Amino acid sequence: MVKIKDIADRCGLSIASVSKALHGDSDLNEKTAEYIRSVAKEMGYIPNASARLLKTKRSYNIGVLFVDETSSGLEHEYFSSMLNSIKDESEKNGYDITFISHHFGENHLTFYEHARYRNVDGVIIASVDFKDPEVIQLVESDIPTVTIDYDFNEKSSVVSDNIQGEKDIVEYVHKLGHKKIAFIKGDDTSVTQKRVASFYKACEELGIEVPDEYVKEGRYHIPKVSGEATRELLSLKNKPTCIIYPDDYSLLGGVTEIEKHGMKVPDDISIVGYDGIKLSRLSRPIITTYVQDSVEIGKKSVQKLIETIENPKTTIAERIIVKGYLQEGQTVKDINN
Amino acid sequence: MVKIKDIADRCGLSIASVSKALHGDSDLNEKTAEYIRSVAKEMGYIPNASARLLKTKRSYNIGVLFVDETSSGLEHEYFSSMLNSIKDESEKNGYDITFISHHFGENHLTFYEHARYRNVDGVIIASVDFKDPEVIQLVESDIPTVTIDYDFNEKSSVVSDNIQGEKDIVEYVHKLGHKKIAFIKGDDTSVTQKRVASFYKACEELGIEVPDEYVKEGRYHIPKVSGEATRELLSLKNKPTCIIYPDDYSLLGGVTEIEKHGMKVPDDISIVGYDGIKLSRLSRPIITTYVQDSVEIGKKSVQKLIETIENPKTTIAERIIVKGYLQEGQTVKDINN
DNA sequence: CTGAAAGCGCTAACAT
DNA sequence: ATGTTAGCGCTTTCAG
Repeated sequence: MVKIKDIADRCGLSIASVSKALHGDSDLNEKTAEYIRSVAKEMGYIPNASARLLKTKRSYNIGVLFVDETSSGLEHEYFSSMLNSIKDESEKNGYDITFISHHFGENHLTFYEHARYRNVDGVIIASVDFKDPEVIQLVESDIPTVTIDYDFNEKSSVVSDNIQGEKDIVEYVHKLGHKKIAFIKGDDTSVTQKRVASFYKACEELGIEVPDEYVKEGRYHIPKVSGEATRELLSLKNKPTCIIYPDDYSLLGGVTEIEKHGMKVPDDISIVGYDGIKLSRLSRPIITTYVQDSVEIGKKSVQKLIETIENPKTTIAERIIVKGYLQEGQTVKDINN
Repeated sequence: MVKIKDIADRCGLSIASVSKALHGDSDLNEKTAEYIRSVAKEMGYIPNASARLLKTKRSYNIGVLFVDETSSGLEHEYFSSMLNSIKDESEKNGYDITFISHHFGENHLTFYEHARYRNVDGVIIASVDFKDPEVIQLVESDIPTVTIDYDFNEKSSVVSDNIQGEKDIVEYVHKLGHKKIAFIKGDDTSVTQKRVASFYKACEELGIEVPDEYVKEGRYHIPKVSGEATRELLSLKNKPTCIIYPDDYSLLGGVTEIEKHGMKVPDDISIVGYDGIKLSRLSRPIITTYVQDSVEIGKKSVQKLIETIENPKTTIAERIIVKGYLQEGQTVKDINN
């Protein structure tokens, strides 16, 4: 590998000058600098990020902490799309990304240790158990972090607007005449709590009563669980006319169950999803859902993180809310009069 | 950050001894080694991968080159699932992964340059344009590579069994009585070429004739394009009884079109997908498709790459074929009398 | 304007 | 069994 020394030798200059030329340092004769750069290019010089890091303490590497639990975090479109956006935005700014994990070879490393080991300049945290002591250790460390869909005190976060989202959904189905609205929750996270609270609040404001049996425990991204909850809802004497699912994917489990009962969507029952995965537009009927702007969320989180990394003193922690929008599909029937 | 020197000072020993203790070097008194390790632990020592790399030339970092073209490579389940598997298997072996790209900050880096810049020990290449000079430069460089679904001479590769897959599909639908089988191609890649060839061959062996108008140009993962091809096929005087799609996702575009024509799957027409995405099992009817074992493909590619990295002399390039299996869904009708 | 030199944290000969 | 030392490739102060 050609290194600075090689260029220096070839040019008959010192490595210091070469280094300066390569960085466009001004206190170097522009002619010489130009010459050095041309030689460097000709020799196929590629800087060594690790060597530079050792000196500068900057890796231009962003850690990404995604859930490992189901070991399939990347397969959820909300996250894979976000990850894609994080990757793009990072690269646009000259950063690479490194996944932070803990099952690292033989020795267990905590998330923080892994981040340190790889010298990441900062970490984006999404889709993890935010109560995990390891996550807390990382957030409270000296490494800049941005969390997604969760707030830590005095730390920046980017959150999808779950309050507004759930509210929009309730208002929409209410507008179409629904007053018996069931709600299937996702796993017990702060996102879910926000959605549940927003659901109740929106109903209350519209004068909709919500019997306890209309609100079911469920899981994100597990169609089977939503299917079971759906079955229970359909077996109620006082059936809901509309069911709100935790996400588009698990909504599909509901559909299967609904059809098993010989019912049709939306004629016999209306359903609403969440996320707005691509499939929601492809499936027949088109799924009515709240589209989360995962691309924007990813992008914003990178921008905020880099801002924090590059201006540690002047950047203030911030809570960035990213709006989504309601996608009016064909799974909610207008039952007015 | 606590470093080796700090531990050495605290123990009153030399940094060499500490380094040795940390690596379990045998020529150190087991007692002292033990002591050093306990102190290291107590002080919260975390090794610095970059410093080590500088000396050892090993980063324990694997580069992953995924397509950037549509900038959504990660959103295809076949790839996101593969990536997840690559990540898991890498971590299990003490490696991290780094995405290789070229739009890197201001200055354009070629894939090879990026790989060098980050000192990756090897690269897994998937879902790219394998004719791209930059990809070729990378493959032909001194950096170990493993390609997925494409073979380079004298380089290891892991390929999904497209020949067998397409053959299985044809034989299956033939068994159910189909003799008028249409085929929508994906983008013109070597994978597609294999599938097309296998399709023709299987048909020939079964005595099935394939009119030219039954074979359509298409694209992977673009439902709309498959929809158009479907429309053309449905407008033929001599309609096919079965259509084979390039993938499950684009098959959905076909379904939309079929329904527009007032036809039903599988009663009026049979369809088959490819990939076996999770949704294929959730959608109604369940999609008949060939399931590619993306998890195994990812895993094998990492294993082969690491083997190549760690035993450069003794590892021989190899072409690993990963089998899939036919998922008998409900989208192909038995039309035997 | 250019160069010498120190040192980032670590490893690995080579001494002792 | 333990320590000394020379770098890995790069940046950066400080001299010249």
